[in-house]
Amino acid sequence: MGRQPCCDKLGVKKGPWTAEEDNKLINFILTNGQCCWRAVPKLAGLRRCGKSCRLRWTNYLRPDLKRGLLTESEEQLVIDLHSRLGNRWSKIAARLPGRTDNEIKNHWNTHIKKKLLKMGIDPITHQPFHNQQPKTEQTSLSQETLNNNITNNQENNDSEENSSSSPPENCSSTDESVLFNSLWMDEPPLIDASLSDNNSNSAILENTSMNFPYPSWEDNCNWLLDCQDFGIHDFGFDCFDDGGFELMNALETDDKR
DNA sequence: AAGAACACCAACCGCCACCTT
DNA sequence: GAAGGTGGCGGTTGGTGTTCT
Repeated sequence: MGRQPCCDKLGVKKGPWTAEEDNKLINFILTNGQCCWRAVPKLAGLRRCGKSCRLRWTNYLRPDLKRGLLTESEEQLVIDLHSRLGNRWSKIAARLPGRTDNEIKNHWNTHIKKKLLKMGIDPITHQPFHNQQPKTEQTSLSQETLNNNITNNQENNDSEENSSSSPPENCSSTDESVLFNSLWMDEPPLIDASLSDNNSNSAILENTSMNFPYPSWEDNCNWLLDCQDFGIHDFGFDCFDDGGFELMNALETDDKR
């Protein structure tokens, strides 16, 4: 016998989440951790599907999320990664701390795609339109080198990225080769494209006493402050490292001013 | 001022791989 | 081994706000 269905289709609410629902979900997860999404709606007193709860948490409520538009450098990183990984947004998001696959996917579809088209670059192949030919016998040296490097690095670093799901093979510059060498070599999250952007992210840089850049939390800092009432570390919240608590303390201090 | 068109993004849907019974 | 549930992923949709005519 299988299991019970993940959610009772009847009586399950859809559509935008209310602040009250958000609070219930946050409180539940902070109290119990991310355990079994199927059970979350019932235990948290939500008339939502577990899947919906998971999505809401991962895409919007997670405290380690950055908010706001992607920076120039993040955008460039997304383009570079997309040229290698294709539409594997979760893989791309894994290399941009604080960003979700949904967010990157949206940004790609609404901003980057148009930008590339405007520049005369095919957002699927990452090739200039005028360079695209049906199938050329010529493969540039740099292309071969790049592919070899990536293959090697994938073997070393990312065994799940197998060839069957390989992305568009259209990187054509040695610059990209260098970039991707570093990407594949540095498997842990790239901390962080935005930090290397000297111009556009001073707000984040202001927080660099922490280990990684936190989002601007103005929108939800109130409940984050409440987090201190729970034993968060006990629930396995990696995002709440010392830096996180530093930030919360800072926020609290600011709040009292 | 009003309606149309466009832009943005949160949320849903359907599929798949893996796991449990 | 089969059946069915779970979690995760990518594609798509629909609501809302903004800009254009």
